[in-house]
Amino acid sequence: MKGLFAKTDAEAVRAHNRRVVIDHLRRADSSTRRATAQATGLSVSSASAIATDLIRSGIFEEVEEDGRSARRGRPEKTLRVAGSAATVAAAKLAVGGLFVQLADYAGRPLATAAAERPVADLDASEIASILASLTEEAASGLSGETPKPSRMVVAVQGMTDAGHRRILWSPALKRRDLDIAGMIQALTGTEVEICNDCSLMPEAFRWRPDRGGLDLGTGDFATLFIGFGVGMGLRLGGQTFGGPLSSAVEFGHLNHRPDGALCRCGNRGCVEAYAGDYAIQRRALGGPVDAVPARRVTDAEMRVLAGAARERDGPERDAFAQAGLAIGYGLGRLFTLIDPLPIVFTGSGAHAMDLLEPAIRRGITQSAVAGQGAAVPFGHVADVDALVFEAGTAHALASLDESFAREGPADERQVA
Amino acid sequence: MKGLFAKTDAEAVRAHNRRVVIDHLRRADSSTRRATAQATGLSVSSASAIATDLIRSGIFEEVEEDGRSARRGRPEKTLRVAGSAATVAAAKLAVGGLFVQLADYAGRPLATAAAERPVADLDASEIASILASLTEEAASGLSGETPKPSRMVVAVQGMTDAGHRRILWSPALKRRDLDIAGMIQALTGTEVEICNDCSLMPEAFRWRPDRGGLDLGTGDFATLFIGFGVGMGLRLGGQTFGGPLSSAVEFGHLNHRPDGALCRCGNRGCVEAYAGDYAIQRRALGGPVDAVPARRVTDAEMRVLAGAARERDGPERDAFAQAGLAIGYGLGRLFTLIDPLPIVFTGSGAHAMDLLEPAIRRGITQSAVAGQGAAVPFGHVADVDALVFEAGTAHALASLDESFAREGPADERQVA
DNA sequence: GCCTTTTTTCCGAGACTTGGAAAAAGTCTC
DNA sequence: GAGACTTTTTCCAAGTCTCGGAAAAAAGGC
Repeated sequence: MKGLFAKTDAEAVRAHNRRVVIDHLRRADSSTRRATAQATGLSVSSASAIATDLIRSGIFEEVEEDGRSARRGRPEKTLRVAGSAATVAAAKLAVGGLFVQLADYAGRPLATAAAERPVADLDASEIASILASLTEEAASGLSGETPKPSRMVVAVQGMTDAGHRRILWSPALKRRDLDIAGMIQALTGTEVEICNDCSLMPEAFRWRPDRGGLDLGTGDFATLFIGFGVGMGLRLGGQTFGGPLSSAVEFGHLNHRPDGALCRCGNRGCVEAYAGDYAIQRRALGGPVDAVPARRVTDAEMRVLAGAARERDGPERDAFAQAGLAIGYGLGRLFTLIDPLPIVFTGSGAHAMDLLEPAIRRGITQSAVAGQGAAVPFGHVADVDALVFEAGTAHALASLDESFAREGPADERQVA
Repeated sequence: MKGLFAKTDAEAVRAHNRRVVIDHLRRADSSTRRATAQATGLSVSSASAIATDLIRSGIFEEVEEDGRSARRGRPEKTLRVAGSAATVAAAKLAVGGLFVQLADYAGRPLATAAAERPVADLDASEIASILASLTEEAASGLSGETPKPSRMVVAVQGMTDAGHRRILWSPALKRRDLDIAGMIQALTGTEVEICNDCSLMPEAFRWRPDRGGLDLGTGDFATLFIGFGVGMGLRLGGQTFGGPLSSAVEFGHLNHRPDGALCRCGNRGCVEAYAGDYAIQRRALGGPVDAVPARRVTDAEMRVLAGAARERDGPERDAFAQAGLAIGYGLGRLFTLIDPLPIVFTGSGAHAMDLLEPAIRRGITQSAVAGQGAAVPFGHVADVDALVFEAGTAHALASLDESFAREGPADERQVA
């Protein structure tokens, strides 16, 4: 993987240093040639040469600063990532429909389009054509100079293949093993990647680690979605973790209690069977732990349950406490295998953190070695949908950055 | 971490390509300039230049092949890693004593020394001086041309700090937070690294992935030690996984059953509290699950229990089945978070795989998503001690390789 | 209007890799 | 046994990076 087995030559050096420069500008938002040199460790000459070349390629742009610095010396030229360099699409396939959001190369949202409709019966080609036409619909309102999207990232619930091209299985769909990426690529020519929505979420923090009430820096952390299901995204060693097979940290189906409550997945005792919306409702209403409701619990219903739990000590409060404990044990187990990490919560569960947090921390204490990680920082992002689109956009942009980094010098490339 | 934030220059290119060449020779055992070029992707010129330079530095050597190839053309010169380039020490601190094994730069064992004695009351300086004198003792029998050990890796049970310099806590010692590495370094000048023994084990497969009845290739895998405790080593993405804090995958203390059997660590329900030697004995003898024996269970006692379990259906067989189930659930949980991996078993438990394996696979089936990983390949290494020394040696050699890779050209370096 | 300051550009030097030519060191054939 | 043939290794000129320092550029300060 890394490159211990691949040689390095001038081309690799070039690509790497371009990558470093692009990455710096993504983080810094705006910079100058000199500041780039300082931040990357490159000499001023090299940083300047790379920046100038990226400008010639249209990847960076020099912008006029309004508030002129009244400082002495030759005024610096402000560099920015050029929004016009490309367009990317972040798509989402969920139970409620299909959604597309376009963004420019600087990451600014450009347009959205939605098809709110049942999706369970769709096949691969139908999904592909809906996503393709949503993309076209969103693009139709844009200025003629906006390029066509050159990358698309589709966030889905469920499992994808190692190559991020197929949906192996999704709770939103009846069919299995759908080659969505291939279909969309054939229709639009865009490069497409299919990702698990929860695994994707850490990408939203790639260049903006100071969110959700935490500054994650460049360190490891996890995102934890709590809602109809429970899903985790993991960032380890600067990389978003993706197992070769499932490409998902299936935290929701991490076993909590052997022979425990029945989960949607068919197994017994999963975290989700205690902490998913349906599990909380099931317990609050005193239903049997063997019943998995077909119907989806609405956010409104969950708000009612949370309200009741906040008001009085009763089955609702107990249900949230059990949910928190299951999550806490799950985190404790994760911390035992990996190491304690900051956690960013999102999803409907993130709106009930006041009910969940004490039980979560208690669960960690009881399950982690020496209770390590019980005091780990918790962050919180309210709007899951926005987070997923941001994550998809960031992921698509990173993929573009990589291909731009590998490009040859600007004067060698022919204009289209 | 990776190096996305570090620039690349000629020096980095040089170091990287030297690294790649050295790594190739470690894996291939013997090679030629041409074969090196082919294996690494470097041009013949570069591979040859690097190899020649490494020979001049004494890191590689050209050896006379006995069985001359009766092939046409200029005969190839066989390259080998030069054993004489350096000496490394692999040490072990265990309940029963302190042990040191020296090996040459080619990884061939040279000598050993042992101090079988109680260690519980030792402090950092005592441990350091014993290890230093054991090293000297082992080295004393060697030819005068053998260099002094330039790297030492100490494998210990328990937790080490992130910098691999201190023992934060070990079941073998009463004292805590001991700066062993610093002490030894002060005494001998050798660079020292302190590692958790279980975390270290995957290193033994670094250049020899075809062991324990499996060919692990360059893929991910885990080693699982089952004995007085239960410990895991994880190789992910070509790197031995080490959490920044504990530097150990604390598989033995992964919670199996909330409020379950009492573990040595004080928590309830750890895998070890079902699968450790003492837990198996406890259950086989019908003892209470709240009793943690102070005395260590001997291998002979375990063999008796295993014999009884093989002979008849009774509490012994049940104890092994429960142990297997706990391990299986643990693996299922690991596979849910990460992905299914091949497992190499070692330790006394590895001698009872016939008793454990069915329950382990059952546990995986019941706890992993869709039972994924229940058919994962199991390997098996009988001699744990040898494995740990090999792992320590490999780790020390890898560290030397890295520093050799970073060295300048041979003609620039002065001779000592 | 000239000096100072700071950023950017320019240029020669240095360190790699590379491809191809030349050399080396054998076997094979007649 | 000499020359042809093969294959590996070495040598060399060219190419492409980065780097450091000098020069240029573009302001403010006095």
